[in-house]
Amino acid sequence: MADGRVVAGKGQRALKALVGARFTGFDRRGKHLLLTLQQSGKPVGLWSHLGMSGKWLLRQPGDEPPRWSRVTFTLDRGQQLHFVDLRLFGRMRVVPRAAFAEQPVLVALGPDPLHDGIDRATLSKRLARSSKPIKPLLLDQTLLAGVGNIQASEALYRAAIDPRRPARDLTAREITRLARAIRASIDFTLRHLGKQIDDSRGRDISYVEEPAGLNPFLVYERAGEPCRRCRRQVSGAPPVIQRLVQAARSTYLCPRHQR
DNA sequence: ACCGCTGTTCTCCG
DNA sequence: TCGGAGAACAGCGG
Repeated sequence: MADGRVVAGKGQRALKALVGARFTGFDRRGKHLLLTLQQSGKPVGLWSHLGMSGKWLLRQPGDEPPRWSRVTFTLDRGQQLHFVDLRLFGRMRVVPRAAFAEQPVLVALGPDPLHDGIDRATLSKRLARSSKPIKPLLLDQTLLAGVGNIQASEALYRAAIDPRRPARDLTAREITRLARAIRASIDFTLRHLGKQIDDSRGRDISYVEEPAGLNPFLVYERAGEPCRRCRRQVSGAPPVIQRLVQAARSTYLCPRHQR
């Protein structure tokens, strides 16, 4: 988290209330960021969601503001903390700190794979109750918090499960594989993007900016490329990654090894 | 220039 | 109830 006091907030009226506040806490549940500031000794909550195109960027004194900056916090050392969001699906709300626990959206979140781990027994019960295809179901934030369109495809690829399978048809063995694959995929993503962000920008990773033109994923946006796993394990021409649409979202899969 | 696509989520129908 | 479509928005690439 940026270490500094807010001396100005621009972009939203409620943020004026944060002038003089100091960032003191940072938490995450799924895709929700829960920031805490201290304002005259009282905690204030700042609830943020990145939507599709949102990101937080820290800029040094004198830097140009990034394109699509929607909210700017000026910190006491002249740094600018920007909430950047091209498509405006992101959200930022000032709420009483204690009210985080009462927000229906937050209360309804399923377990966060990183924060809470994945309870396979609970997951099995939920999956057994649904005839939905497993992939769109994984996007349901009340099932697991934080799994989005990329991780859903990646995890099913790793677990060798066809994204079109009805959730209730998954075996216990497959659910175990899936739970591990979700963790593995998230860990992989953090290692890769985190490392590249770190390497390309130095130590300070209190802002998140992905290097452009970089795709660390196994299947996401790789339609037409050979399946890397089958290429290693199967002789002959490897199958090609396919793209399909489920619930209006792209899914990527290997038609051979995902069953 | 048009069309389809994009890392999300909410609401409205049938 | 559930699932799918459409909406919110703005850009990019073929």
